[in-house]
Amino acid sequence: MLHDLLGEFEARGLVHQTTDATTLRDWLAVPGRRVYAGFDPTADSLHVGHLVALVLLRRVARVGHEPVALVGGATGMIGDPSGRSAERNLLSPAELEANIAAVGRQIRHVLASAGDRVHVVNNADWMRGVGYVEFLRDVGKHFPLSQMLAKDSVKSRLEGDGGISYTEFSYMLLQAWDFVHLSDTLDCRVQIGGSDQWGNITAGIELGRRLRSRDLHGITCPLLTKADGTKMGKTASGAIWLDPLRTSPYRFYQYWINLDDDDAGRSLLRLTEVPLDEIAGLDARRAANPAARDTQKRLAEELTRLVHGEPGLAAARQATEIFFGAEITSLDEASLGEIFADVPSHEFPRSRLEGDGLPLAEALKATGLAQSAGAARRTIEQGGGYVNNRRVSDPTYRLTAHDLVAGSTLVLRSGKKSYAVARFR
RNA sequence: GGGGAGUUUCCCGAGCGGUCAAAGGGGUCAGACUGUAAAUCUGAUGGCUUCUGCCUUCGCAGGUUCGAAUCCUGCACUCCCCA
Repeated sequence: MLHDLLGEFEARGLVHQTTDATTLRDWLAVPGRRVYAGFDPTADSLHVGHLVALVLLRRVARVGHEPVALVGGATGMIGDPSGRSAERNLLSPAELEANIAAVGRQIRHVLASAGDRVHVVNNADWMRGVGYVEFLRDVGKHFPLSQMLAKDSVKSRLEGDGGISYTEFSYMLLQAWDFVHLSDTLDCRVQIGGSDQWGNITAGIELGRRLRSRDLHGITCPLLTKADGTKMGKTASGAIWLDPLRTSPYRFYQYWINLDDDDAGRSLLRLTEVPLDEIAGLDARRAANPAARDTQKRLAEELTRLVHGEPGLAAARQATEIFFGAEITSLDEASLGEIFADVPSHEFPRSRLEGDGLPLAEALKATGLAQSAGAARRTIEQGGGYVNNRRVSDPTYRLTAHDLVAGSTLVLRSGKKSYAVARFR
């Protein structure tokens, strides 16, 4: 007997809406079924917001099915109006091409450890040859305008100020055709996506019925939001990306460590493959001893390992130890560079350390840790100035060669967690 | 077209001739507390500085005065009322 995929989704709070649950369950009861989710290549990296869908596909693979990840090379040319209040900017074909390659790599990477039979497809491959007139005849004919206008994604845009272009209005036809095409070629009959995808998914189901008299199914999962109502994976300084060049493993790790208890609990349930009984144990531990933050640690560990691998997790942990640990006394240049990779750095001429040395306040200003020399002085006076994690409370302190930790580098810090690296060459 | 109110430091908002870099609140930054959380409390919050002062700021441009964010004139913009 195959593991009950839908049941698992439900247990983990991943189901928002589904088509008829009984037939859906029956279809999923046979191993080797193909289930798809789409990803728009709007950037050259996925972000935390895409994790739900990625992990859903992993779960699909884990129970013996085959996940199909669709990277929307064609749909990306158009722009999905779902969940958008205004028209998207179109990407150039070259940008799109690069994004598709990068996103495809990420998807394969994340799904790799869940199963061997992973399909990554690009709808540009089957849309390229399709002519406009042909498409209107074969696909467009089956879309009643009344139904198209009734979709939330369209309705909200017509009612709002953003308006909607014919191009974006047509988006659902493409996604609907994708679904039918994947059912033709891969016998893929289930599409999963975020709750904002329901309209697009049902458009595909409808088209499958009209065109092929075929039963297609859909599952949507609730949008993952935080307790304060903001989107998961969004910070004041921007999105948390899966690409280590955009968001370092350390910052990725820290994002999860810093989540509120409730958000962490929910994320553990929805975004990881930690068994349910273990999650129950963590929930109990969290209630009893929230300060230990076992949930956050486990969550950060699981997801950092998933996205950045074992080395990424190790680096994140090492950086965490340094950032929140004791004084830095000696560290080789290489690991220092790695740990502080995403920290701003500034280069000074080596000669600044000679003689009286470089005023700490000036260094704080130069590295961007303080807005002005006056502000830097204030910070130091109030106990927020650190050199190599050692507090310096003398506002006239001057840096000299004695302060270097790794040959030509020293680490500056303002407050609890703002760091900068100063190099002297 | 007529009458009135306003434009202040990141934001809101006091100030109505000197003691004003300008009350108070918000935000931000730092500290304490704590769980790298929330709440709370404390301090700081134009720039430079030889730490003593210097420079710039109160819509814009002029003027009165020993001295103006504060008074006068003109200009720009915003809002309200009447037509």
